[in-house]
Amino acid sequence: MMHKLGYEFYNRDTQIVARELLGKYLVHKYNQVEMIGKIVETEAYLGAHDLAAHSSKGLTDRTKIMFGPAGLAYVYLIYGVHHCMNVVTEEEGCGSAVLIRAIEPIANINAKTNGPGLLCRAMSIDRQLNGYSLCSDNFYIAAPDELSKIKIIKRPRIGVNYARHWSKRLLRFYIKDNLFISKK
DNA sequence: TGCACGATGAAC
DNA sequence: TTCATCGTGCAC
Repeated sequence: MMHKLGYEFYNRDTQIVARELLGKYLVHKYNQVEMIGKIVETEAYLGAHDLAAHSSKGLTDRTKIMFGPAGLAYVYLIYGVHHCMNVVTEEEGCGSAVLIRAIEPIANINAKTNGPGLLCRAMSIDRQLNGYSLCSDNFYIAAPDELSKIKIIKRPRIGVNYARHWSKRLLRFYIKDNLFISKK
């Protein structure tokens, strides 16, 4: 058993959401299959002032979901090849979100999940889910009833070297010693 | 309308 | 280290 996270979970400080998402279960029911993965690695994107965030470009067709209300999924195609999934956080208009970077397979997942593109492929997450509510019946994040105590490691975000000093901020979080993280 | 460039992953 | 591959944002 577990309980679904509501709007109020996401409508909080982005770094807190990024840390508290660790250990939570991402659920996607698709073609009668319920896929479940435990979130083990995240990155915080703080808003329009964060040069590493897509929202730093301002409000555009692509970023409008990021500027939307907390609890929406922001899913985009990267390098023309892979999808990345984010959770929109904080008040509407902030442009802040948390990137899900790795999950640990819990149910009905039979592919690699140690990276943002890999976990989207393994859980059948693509741009069709962009702007979709994470308070939906078939797509949501839930807290397991038994939460294990974890130690959280902080590291710089991956692949954002273009963002100057923002690339040095410790905004990547992962569960210490977990076998499914994308990178130490 | 054209073009440079990714919040990646896999192969070489 | 290179490359696949395409949507986005911005220059022209």
